[in-house]
Amino acid sequence: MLDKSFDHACEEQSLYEGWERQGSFAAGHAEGAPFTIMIPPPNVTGSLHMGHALNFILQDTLARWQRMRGRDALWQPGTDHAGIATQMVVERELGRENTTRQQIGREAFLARVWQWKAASGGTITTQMRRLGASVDWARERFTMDDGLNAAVREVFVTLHGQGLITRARRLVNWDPKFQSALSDLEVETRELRGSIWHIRYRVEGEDGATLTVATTRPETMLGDTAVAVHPEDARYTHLVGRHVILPLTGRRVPIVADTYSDPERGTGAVKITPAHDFNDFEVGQRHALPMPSVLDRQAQVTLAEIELHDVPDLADTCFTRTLEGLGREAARAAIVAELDRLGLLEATMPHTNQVPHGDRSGVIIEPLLTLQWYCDAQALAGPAVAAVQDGRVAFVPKQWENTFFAWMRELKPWCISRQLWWGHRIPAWYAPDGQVFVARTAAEAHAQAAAHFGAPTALTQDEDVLDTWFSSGLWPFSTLGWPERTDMLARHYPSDVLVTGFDIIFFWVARMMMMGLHFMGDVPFRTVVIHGLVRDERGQKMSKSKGNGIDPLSLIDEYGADALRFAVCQLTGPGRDIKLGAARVADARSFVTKLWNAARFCEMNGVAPVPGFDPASATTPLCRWLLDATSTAITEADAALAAYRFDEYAAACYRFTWNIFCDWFVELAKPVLLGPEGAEKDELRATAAHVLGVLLRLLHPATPFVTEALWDGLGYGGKLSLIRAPWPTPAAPGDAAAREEIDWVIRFITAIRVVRAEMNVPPSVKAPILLRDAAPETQARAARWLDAAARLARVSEIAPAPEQAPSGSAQIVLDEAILFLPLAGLIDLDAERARLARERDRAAGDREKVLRKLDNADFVSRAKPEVVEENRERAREAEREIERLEGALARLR
RNA sequence: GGGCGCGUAGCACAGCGGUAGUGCACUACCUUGACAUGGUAGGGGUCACAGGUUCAAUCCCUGUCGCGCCCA
Repeated sequence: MLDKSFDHACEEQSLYEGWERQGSFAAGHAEGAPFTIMIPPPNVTGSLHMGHALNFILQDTLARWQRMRGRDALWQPGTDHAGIATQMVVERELGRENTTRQQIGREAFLARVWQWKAASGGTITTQMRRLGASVDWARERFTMDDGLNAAVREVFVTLHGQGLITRARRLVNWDPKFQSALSDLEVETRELRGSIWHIRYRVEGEDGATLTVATTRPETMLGDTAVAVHPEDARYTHLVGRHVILPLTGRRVPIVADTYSDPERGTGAVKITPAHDFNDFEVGQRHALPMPSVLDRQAQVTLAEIELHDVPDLADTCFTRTLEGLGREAARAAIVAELDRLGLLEATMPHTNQVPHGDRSGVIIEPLLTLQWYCDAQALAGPAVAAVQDGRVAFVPKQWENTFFAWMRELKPWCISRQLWWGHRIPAWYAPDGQVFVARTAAEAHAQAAAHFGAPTALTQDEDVLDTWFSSGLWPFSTLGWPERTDMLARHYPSDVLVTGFDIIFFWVARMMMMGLHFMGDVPFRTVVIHGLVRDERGQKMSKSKGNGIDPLSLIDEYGADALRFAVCQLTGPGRDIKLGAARVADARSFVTKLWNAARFCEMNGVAPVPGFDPASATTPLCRWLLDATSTAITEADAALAAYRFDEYAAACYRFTWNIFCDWFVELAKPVLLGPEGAEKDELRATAAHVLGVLLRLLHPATPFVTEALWDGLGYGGKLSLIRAPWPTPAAPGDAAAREEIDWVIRFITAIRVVRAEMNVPPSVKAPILLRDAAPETQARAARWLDAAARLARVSEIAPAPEQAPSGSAQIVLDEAILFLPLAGLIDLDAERARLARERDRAAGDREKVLRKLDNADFVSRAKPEVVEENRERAREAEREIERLEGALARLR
C-alpha cells in the first residue's frame, strides 16, 4: 500500500544510490545507437547554483528520454580546472596560513591545489546527484587528468607545427591583480565616471605655440611617442611632421597624420601611447614608433624605459622621478596636479568611460606589451563557421547562429598563455640562447635540442600555463581517450547535443567546434541547445551581490527534486530566460502529489499491471477513449522533446495526467470500480494500469524519482527498472466513436453543472434530468452514464420528458436535445429567463458574425473551401441553437 | 552607434493567418470513500501603438514607443 504522499526527502537519495549502484547511468549497456551529451564542464571550484540546475535538468531530461528510447546513452560528466579561480582559492588558503605560493614554491603549491581538489573539488559533482543527474560517473573526467593533459600537449605541439600557435610580443589584456595575461573573453567593459583632460603640448620651434590633446588617461603620457591628427583636419595640417615636447618628460615626439584621430572627438588631436592602448599600438606600428612601457606588471609607474629631460616650465625631472612606483590612480592625480601647476591643463570635463575590467579579479585591465603564446583562432574559425552554415551543426533556437557568426568573424589571435601555476604547463623549452623547442615531453625537447646544437643542451621549460578554455575546447574528444583512437571515441564522437547558456557560446561552443573540426575532422556535436538565464520572480538576474539567488538545494529539500525539475521544464521555452521562484516549484510539487494520489487511488481499487494486456482488445468506450488520449499524449510529449520544447513536453504530461486521467477518466471509472466484479471492471483495471504505466514512463525524464518509486511500488517491473523501461509508443489510430461518446458525456455533465451552479442549486439536492427531442443514441448514452452523472452532476434519474414540461424547470440545450431540470421552488424563473435569453443572445451574436463573413463574396470565393464550409456549419449550428433556446424561453411563460 | 530578443487576462507564459489559451492569483460554492498540495463553476484581454499586405492579422511586412541583452 502506497503512503499517503510521496516522501521525497527519504526516497530520493536511496533511489539515486540504487540507480548508481546498479549501473543504470553507465553507457555501453544498450543495444541501440549511441546518444551522447558532453556536459559543459562546470568549474571545479563552483557550487551548484540555479544556472547549473537548469542546465543539468535539461540534459538529464534528454538523457533519460533517449535511454528509455533504447539508445546507448552517454552523459559525460566532469569539471574543468578553472586556472585562475582555483589558484585564487588556494592562495587565499595560504594567506590564512601567512604564507604565499612564492614562498612555498611551485611544486609545493601544485601539491596543495591537488590536495584542495581532493578535499573540496567534488562539491558540485556531489550536488548534481541531488538533482537526479544520470551521468556516467565511472567516466568522470577532470581537465587536469593525465589523459586530458596528453591531449593538450598533442594539440599544442600539432598546432605549433602547423604554424597555428606562435609566440609573439604584443599588447595583451593584462590583469594587474593576477599578474597574468587574459584573453579578450575574460575582459568585460564597465562604465566608469571619469574625466577627459585637455592638455597643452608645446610645439617645437614655434614660439609659444601649443597643440591641445584630449585624453582620459593622462598618466600614460609618460609613454607617449607621438601625437596623431587626422590627415584631412585643416586645423592641424600645418603641424604634421613637426614635433611636440612632452610635458613632464621633456621628450620630443612627432606629430603624425593618422585617420585613427577623429576630428569630431575631443580636440581632434590624440596622444599616442603604443605600449598602453590597443588603438595606439596600431598607430605606433603604422608609423614605426617606439613603444616604451611606463606601467609595470602591477600597473605601477616605471621610468626604466624612457628618457627624462629637464625643460623649464614643462618638465621637472625631480617631480617626474617621484612618480616611480605609484599606482595608476595616484600617478594620474599627481600628473594632473603638476600639469595644472605648470599651466598646461586647459580643461577638465566629466566623461563616462568604457573601461575594461578582469571578469574574475574585477580590477582595471592594463594593456601591456609582453611576450605570449597565441593561437590563430581565425584560421580555426573558418571550418566552424562553415559547419554551421551548411547545417552540420544546428543551433536551437536558430537565431543564435547569427551571434555565433558575428563573433567568429571578428576573432583576433587568442592569447593562450597565462602567468599562473595551476594549469597545463606550456610544452615549450628554451635553450640558453633563447631557441625554442616545442615537444610533447621534456625528453623529446632535449632530443630536438641535441639535434639542433649537436650536443646535449640544458633547457628550461616555459613557466606559464595554458588558458583553461584551451583544454575545455578539447573536452568532447579528450574525455573519450583522444589522442588514443579508443572505441569510446569512435562510438561517441561526434556527440548529439550540447546544452548550454547563450553566455557560453564563445567559451565552449566556439572553441569545441574549432578544436573538434581541426583534430577530429568532424563537428563535436550536431545540435547546440541554447537556454536562457535563470532569473528571480521579478526578472532580476540572480547574483551574490544582490542576494536574490535561490539555492536549488534548498528548493529540493523543501519541495523535492522532481518538483524543481518539473518546474524548470515547464518554464523552459525556446531560448527564453526563466523566472523561477519558490511558488513555481510549490505548484510543480502539487502536480507530483496529484500523480501520486492518482496512482494511490488506482492501487486501492485493484488496478495492477496485467501482463500481456493488449490495448487493442479494450471494448468499452471509456477505455478506448482513454487509450486514444494516451496515444495523443505520447505523440505530443515525444514531439516536444524531439524539438527541445521542454515547456510543451511538461504541458502535455500535465494535461494528460490531470485533465484527462484524473479529472475525467478516474471520475467516470468510479461507478465501475466501486461496482460489482466482472469483465467490464477487469478491462477497466487493466486499461488503467496500462495507461498509468505509460504515464509514469512519459514523466520519468522530468520527474524520475516519484515515477520510479511508483513504478517499483505498483509492480510494473523489477526494482529500479523504470529508468531503462522502454519509452511508450502511440497505439493504432484513434477510435472516433469512443471519442464522440465520452466527449458527449463530458459536455452533458458539464452543462448540468453549469446550470446548477448558476441557479445556485445546493449540491445536496439531487435532481432528475428529463430529455426532450433526444435521439435514440443520446437516450442510450444517458442511460449508460447515469451512475457517472449521478456522482458528477448530482443527477437522480434520467427519463423522457412528459408532453407537458414540468413547470419551474431549468432547460439546457445540448446538441439536438433539451434537458429539463425540474427544480420547482429551487430556481428563480426570472433568473432562468435571463440566463436563457443571454444564451440566445450569445448564439445570435455568433450567427451574426458568421453570416457577415458569408455575405462577403470575396470571402466565399477566395477563402479555402473547408473554411467556408466550417463557417456555414457554424451558422446552421447557431441557428438551431437559437431556435431551441427560443423554444425554452417560450415554455417558461 | 551596430545587432538580437521581448511587449497577449492582476502575475508568469503558450499560441502565430481563419471562433483568444494554460497555470497561479481572484470570486462563489463544496470536508462526495485518491488528493483541501483537492473538487465544481465564474469573472477578467480593443493580443504595446500606427500604417500596410490579405477575403481574413494577435500571428506576415514597415515604422513608432517601451523593456532587456550582446557587441563597439
